[in-house]
Parts: sequence; structure tokens; C-alpha cells
Amino acid sequence: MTSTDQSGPAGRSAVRPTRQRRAVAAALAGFDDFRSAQEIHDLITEQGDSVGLATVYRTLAALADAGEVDMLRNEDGEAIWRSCSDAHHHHLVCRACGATVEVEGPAVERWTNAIATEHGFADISHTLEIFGTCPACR
Amino acid sequence: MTSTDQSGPAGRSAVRPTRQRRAVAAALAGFDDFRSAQEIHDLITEQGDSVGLATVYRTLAALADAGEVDMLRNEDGEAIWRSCSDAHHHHLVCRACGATVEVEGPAVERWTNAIATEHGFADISHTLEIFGTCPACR
DNA sequence: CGACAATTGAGAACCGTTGTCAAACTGCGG
DNA sequence: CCGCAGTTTGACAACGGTTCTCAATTGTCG
Ligand SMILES: [Zn+2]
Ligand SMILES: [Zn+2]
Ligand SMILES: [Zn+2]
Ligand SMILES: [Zn+2]
Repeated sequence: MTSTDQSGPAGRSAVRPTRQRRAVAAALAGFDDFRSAQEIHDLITEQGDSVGLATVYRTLAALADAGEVDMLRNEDGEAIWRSCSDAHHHHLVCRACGATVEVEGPAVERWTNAIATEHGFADISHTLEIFGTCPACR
Repeated sequence: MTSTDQSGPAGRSAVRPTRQRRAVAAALAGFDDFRSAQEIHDLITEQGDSVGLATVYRTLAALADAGEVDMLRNEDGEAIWRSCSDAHHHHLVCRACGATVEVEGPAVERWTNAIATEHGFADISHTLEIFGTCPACR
């Protein structure tokens, strides 16, 4: 058994741990609200690292479909990102300061599935975000 | 029922019914899935009318905040539009063909409010869309 | 070490959307 | 019927976020 073949199809390693990816991860660890790619890029710069904007976008996209960060869109349609817990969850976001709370609602999950099934839909997924003004911004 | 009684009593400058706005309304009546502004613009052109793209955007935005059309964003962040019923509702959308069903869920409405209040948030709003594959696209 | 695929970054390209502003259109009062 | 003032329109430029290009670099692995 030739040791590890922990990731890719043809055996060669797929994702390489690079300085840039570490910098993005570090930046993500530094806030817990949702931020745009550009804001994250700025953060990285402030932290002294230098990473191209395109790389930030690429890394965020990769992390997102690896399920390590959540991406959603603000009212203007911009993508905003945040490192989140693994489990399926939704967000309660403060419109003013961006403060974010992860929330879970088994009942809602059940409801969406039921409704969709009822209409004959399959391969169901959903998006749900709650916006409001947090206590601190009142 | 189109509760659009724009002409109020003290009818000072309101929204003027113009050829262009009528064309947009007509286009909106011609489909029941969500379409982008550009697609709607194309539809109008195909119908023989001629309306500037900027005007289409302006009209859609106006209709949207008059509550006569719903706007949401597809995965790419583009705005897509559809004329909907007045009451608050959500959407069950087919990923393949775009077929859309309006759905209501009083329980979900209650849940979002409860969760938000519980965390001290005020002025609550939310977005919720369900995606799947409809029977016809199976 | 040497070969090589994965990765990076500067800048251009994309593309949906919004802003500009002069011309066209309305409703209204005279 | 005419002219004025405010509204609306549209061709086009400008914007801004995101993706693409491609040569140069950098991990990985034998
Ligand atoms: Zn999350
Ligand atoms: Zn859910
Ligand atoms: Zn709707
Ligand atoms: Zn709702």
C-alpha cells in the first residue's frame, strides 16, 4: 500500500499549502462578520502579507466549495464571506454593523423539504438569511 | 387583482403612464419565471416596442419598491425579476428551467421573528428561496 | 537535484448596473 | 391653443466587482 492517496484522482496532490493561502486563512480567522473579497484583501495587506486580489478570490472560492467558508450576497449583489461552522446553518446579520449569529432551525429544514416535495421538486437546497438591527446598533 | 391605484386624490406629480412603462408591464405579464433585466429588455424588443435598457432598469426598480415585482439574485449575483402576488411569500424555483412556485409559510415567518427577537435584533426582514428540480425537468 | 504540475499576480477584459445630460414628453395654467 | 416647469427617456460613458490571461514562480516527488 503505497501510503497516502489522500486526495486526488490521479494520485498527485491537489491543493498545495502556500504562503498566500495561509494568509487568507489567517485573515478569515480575524473577523466573524461577513466581509467582501476586497476587504479581506485589505486585511491581508494590513497584516503585512502581500497576496494578489485574484488569488484571494480563487482561495475564497476554493474554501467555499470545500465548505470551510460561507459566501452570501449583500443587497448590492456583492459576494461576502465568513468562516463558519461545518454544520448546515443560517445567519442572523446586523444590517448596520454586520455582526453575525449562526442559527439553526430543524423545523425550517423540514418545512422546505416538505414544501418542495409536495410540488414534486427533487434535489432540494435553500438559502435563508435574516437581517435586522442588533442590540448594539439600536 | 392589481391593486395599483396610483392616481390619488391630490394627484400631484405621480408616476406617469408612458409607452415605455406599459411595455415593461406587458413584458412582465408574458412570463412567470424570474428573468434578468436584459432578458426583459430583449422580450420588449421582440414584442416590437423600443425601450432603452436604462429605462427598463429604472422601471423595474420602481415596480419593485412599489411591491409589484419581486427581485432576487441568481447564483452569479445578477438581479432577476418577476411579477408576483402582493402578499409576502417565498419561491420554489427549478434550477433547470426556472419554473417558479410562490409559497407561504406562516411558521417560518414566526420562526425568523422569534429567533431574531431572541437575539435582541429589531427591524427584522429575511430572504428565503428554495431550489430544486421540477417534475418536468426530472 | 530535475522535471513538472500547481499556483501566483499584474493587468486586461468582462459585464451587469448606474450615472450623465440634452432632447422629448406631459400636464396644466393662462 | 401656447408656453412653462417638471418628468421621463435614451445613447453612451463610467463604474466596480469578478474573472481571465499567461509568463514567471514555487511546491512536490521521485
Ligand atoms: Zn455561516
Ligand atoms: Zn437550512
Ligand atoms: Zn414572488
Ligand atoms: Zn417570509
